[in-house]
Amino acid sequence: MKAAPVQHPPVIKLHVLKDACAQCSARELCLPLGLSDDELQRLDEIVATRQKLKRGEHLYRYGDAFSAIYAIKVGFFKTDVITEDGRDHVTGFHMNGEILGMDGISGDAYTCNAIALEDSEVCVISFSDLEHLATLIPTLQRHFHRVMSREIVRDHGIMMLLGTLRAEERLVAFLLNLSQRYAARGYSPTEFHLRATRDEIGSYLGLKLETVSRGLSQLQDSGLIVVQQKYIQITAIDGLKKMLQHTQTC
Amino acid sequence: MKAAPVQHPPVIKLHVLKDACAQCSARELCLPLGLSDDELQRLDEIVATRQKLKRGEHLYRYGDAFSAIYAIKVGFFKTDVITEDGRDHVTGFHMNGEILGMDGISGDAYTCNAIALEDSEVCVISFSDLEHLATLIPTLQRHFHRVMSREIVRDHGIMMLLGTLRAEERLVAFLLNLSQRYAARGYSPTEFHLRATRDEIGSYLGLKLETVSRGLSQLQDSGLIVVQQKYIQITAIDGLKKMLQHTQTC
DNA sequence: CTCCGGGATTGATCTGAGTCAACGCCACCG
DNA sequence: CGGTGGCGTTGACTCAGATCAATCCCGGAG
Repeated sequence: MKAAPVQHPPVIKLHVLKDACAQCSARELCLPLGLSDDELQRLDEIVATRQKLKRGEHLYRYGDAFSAIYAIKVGFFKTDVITEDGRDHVTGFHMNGEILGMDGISGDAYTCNAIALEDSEVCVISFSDLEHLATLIPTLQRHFHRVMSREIVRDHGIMMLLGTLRAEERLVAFLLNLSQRYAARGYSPTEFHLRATRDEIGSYLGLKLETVSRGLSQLQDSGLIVVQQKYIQITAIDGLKKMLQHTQTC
Repeated sequence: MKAAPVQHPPVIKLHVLKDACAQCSARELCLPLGLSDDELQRLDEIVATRQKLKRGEHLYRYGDAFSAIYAIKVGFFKTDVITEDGRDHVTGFHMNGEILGMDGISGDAYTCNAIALEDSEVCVISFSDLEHLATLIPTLQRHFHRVMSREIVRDHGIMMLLGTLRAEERLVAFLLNLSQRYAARGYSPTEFHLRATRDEIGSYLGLKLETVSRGLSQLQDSGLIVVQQKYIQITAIDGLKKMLQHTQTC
């Protein structure tokens, strides 16, 4: 046999195999949760492709035809909605193991934009395939419903935050939420980099960027956190939690 | 044959039969949407019971074990969440044809309270039965997913409202939303009774009750609506819509 | 290395909505 | 029929957060 010139060595193929759900670090947070090895493999088969995005790129846009949901493998995303009169509002920040795109199911088109805030990679899950597989694997069906329900509960929490908390409390709730999600992923709950700008955080929390900046500075002055631009260190997590509990004995 | 004394004439039984989904006025807005007659009947079978609630009664409470979702047959509900420190926040108002309780799926317990704001009746749908039936009727599965997704989209809309609109704009958005939902049910889109108090509306919109009251008065002074306590008449629906569009040419 | 630009911080001032308070309306009950 | 209590309206005042503006910081390009 003549040695045929091969430009892309099999290393790449190996890499593709490693992408499988079974090897994914986000497995325990993502759709595969609770599936048997066998079921896991069947789920893996419908994950048509994995997609890499550079920081700043759109995963999908408002109005795009809906056909898939996305599981974040690595990276960090924001979702936002834009009103007719141009104002936009960040509806969420999303990290690995979380599912994006469920807003598109109801109207066969996405209703918000999903934008990578750092270089990211997602698993593209054909929604009709997923629905079909869900009829065959009750565990998967159940878990998918839980994931959607969790999104509803999350949104209620944000509505509560936007409707009843004051500026600094919103910031505290935001930081604690990030902290907890980082912890669930095995990262430090007390030390992390914000991927979002002050403006994006403000939009998410219903505040102006200056208010976000001031709030962080105040928390720092109170000795609860250390802020250096996007770097955050929580030095008194209990202090933060207290701020959300008896926010005024009355 | 002797005439046996019958205390409850068959009229009552007939009434029970009339409760079936096929006869329900909310059919086109509710879970049955898109089902064939045959499928509809199978759905009907899993609707274990229908439940009547007096004004003010809880359909479920935060923390109650989750086992069913509820379709509103007639009536009007609010859902609210309560924080550890006692503050509560109304997360939604719900009318016939809408589904309550999906927040309970993720953690096997409801995460909010659902309270009837007028005498109401709901269909109790066992969730495990529904999931089972959904594996057999793809149309039903699909539709249920749409319903959950719609809830997510709705919540995003409220987050946008709470995060970016000013007080009067929030009120306008609220009124237009009600108007549209009444229209979809064949009621007048321009004339209706608010079932909620100013306080409940305020909680929903992230405003104080005084601000709600003032806002409604102002809209009345501008000639856009007529307010008499809970009675609302929209006299210039286009005017209201304009207020949400170019909210300031800048 | 310096320059450049986007983001972040901080200060001064303004304002929309919250707070406090008085009063009105209406339904329900004795 | 009048009292009572819950809900709604309206006014006066306050304040949290928005707005406007100056400056700073840092990373990337040349």
